[in-house]
Amino acid sequence: MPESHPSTSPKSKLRVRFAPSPTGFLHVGSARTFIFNWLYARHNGGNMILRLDDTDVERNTQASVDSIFEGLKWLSSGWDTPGWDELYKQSERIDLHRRTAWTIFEKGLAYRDFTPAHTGDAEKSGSQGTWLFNPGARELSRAESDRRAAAGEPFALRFRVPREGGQVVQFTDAVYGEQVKFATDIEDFALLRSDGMPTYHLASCADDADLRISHIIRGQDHLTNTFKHILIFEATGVTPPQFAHLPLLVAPDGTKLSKRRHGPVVSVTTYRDAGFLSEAFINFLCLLGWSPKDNRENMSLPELIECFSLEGINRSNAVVNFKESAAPPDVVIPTPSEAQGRNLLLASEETFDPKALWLNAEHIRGLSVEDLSARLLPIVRAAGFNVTPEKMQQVTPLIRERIKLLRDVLTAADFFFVDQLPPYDPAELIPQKGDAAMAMNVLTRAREVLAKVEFKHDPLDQALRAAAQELGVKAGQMFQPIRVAVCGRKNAPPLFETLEVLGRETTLARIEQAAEKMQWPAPSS
RNA sequence: GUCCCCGUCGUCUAGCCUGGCCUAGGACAUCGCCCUUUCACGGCGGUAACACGGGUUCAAAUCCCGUCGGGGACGCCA
Repeated sequence: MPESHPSTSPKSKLRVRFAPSPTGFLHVGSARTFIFNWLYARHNGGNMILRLDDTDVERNTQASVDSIFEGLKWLSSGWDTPGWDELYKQSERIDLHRRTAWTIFEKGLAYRDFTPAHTGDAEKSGSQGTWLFNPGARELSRAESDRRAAAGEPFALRFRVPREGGQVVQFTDAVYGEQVKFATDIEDFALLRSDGMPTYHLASCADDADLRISHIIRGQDHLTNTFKHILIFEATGVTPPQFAHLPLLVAPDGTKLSKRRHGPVVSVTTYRDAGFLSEAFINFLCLLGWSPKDNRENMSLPELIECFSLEGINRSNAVVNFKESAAPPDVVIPTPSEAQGRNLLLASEETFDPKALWLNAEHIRGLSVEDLSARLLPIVRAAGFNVTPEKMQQVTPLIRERIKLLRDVLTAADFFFVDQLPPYDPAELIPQKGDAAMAMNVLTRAREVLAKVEFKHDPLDQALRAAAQELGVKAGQMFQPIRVAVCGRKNAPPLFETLEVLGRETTLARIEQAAEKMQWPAPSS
């Protein structure tokens, strides 16, 4: 553990923060950052601060704020401690940011730049060149600067990055180690925009200092920004916090996950709606870029809190192995609410990282029947089935080993819930190495047997096996026609348990229908 | 373009700091076999990786240099 930092002394509690900007839905990369921060705080008995970095009025939306809270709420739904201990909005702290900026200015470490802002954002891509500062603005005398400001000329406030003497900016990252950069490679970044609003760098550092954040755990895309942040902290006389940068989560194409390019698969709510258990999703995310180093993979939240440490974090980017084809590449998902409607359509099992699916299935199998049943019930009901909790509890053990996503209950157990089986091909009723006559015999005999036998696993087992013997067919040949008759398909849970749950009445009715189907096959087929 | 970061099976990773125990371990996926009334679960086994090239060393996945490849940051966005 990297220690000896002032803010980690026993006196002051460890404080971390998660600071999303509400410009879109909560995506999986942000979710992982949130989880790592939370885990680190809980592991060390520290506090977690949630701060909405909403200084970009142009791009912030309430829908986005709602979506982020929705995602965080789901992630933390099973936790016995809150997802955060304190909550702030940057937009309410702008006075502090401005004061900080002017303090830096008064020290001569920032200057006014009256150069008009670049119009349009066309030049943001690639062809940037190496702009470092506008000499005329940087060298403007204080008197001249004051005069023009007093005259009402708009300006941005820029940090005066030291440009002489081969000065170096450095810090130690808990993940990436010693980081050093020549100040001459850092541009004179803006602190205040010409409308007086703070920039991200300024607001973030001013708040981190004010909120006494001890550790900043965030994505590696901020690694090079950190040099600027060190400069700000030093200019305001604050000891910088400890930094830990996380390797990026990338798409199978190797690029940074993006809402716009990769669509709903990167949205947290897509996983929720598809039937992921939040604890399984968290488990999956933790394994991306972090390892307990003891080959454990299926881990509960308490276990994760127990062994989480910054030392276990990797330095190389991790691929979230979802299927690229999920969304047409040129389709833009404009708003969270609009994306919402498409999630269910786009998110099939094929969409997700197979390991996430496996972990989810593992966690599902680890749930008690009561717990799993309670989670399944609302899904089944939302799909329009009128099912009692008692019935759900009976069905749950039969499908627990057979579903990977909670929503799979709808396809795995549908025949327990419907009154009328959907149409199926009567040919399915014919057993392996058998013919229609055999199927007919089996169904006829089954009807007789099942009319009398007690509907419990063992009696059903004995009676049906005995019947198979009498008919001179194999057990499997006996069971398949019955299975298809009652389930409407070949792949289904074990037969005796299934019949027990279905009950005599439904079973006999469906066998009756199957027999009719065999006699008068549907005209269309 | 400039600066920064990264590079172990298809994917997530262990091992790297403190060279030898590495004929490189685990997991997912995949293939095969077993269990079995179907499916699934479970069990067993197979295929599969140290980016490349130079050093240093008795010995290199591990240390050094270079090359190549990938990613990120460079905005009055965050």
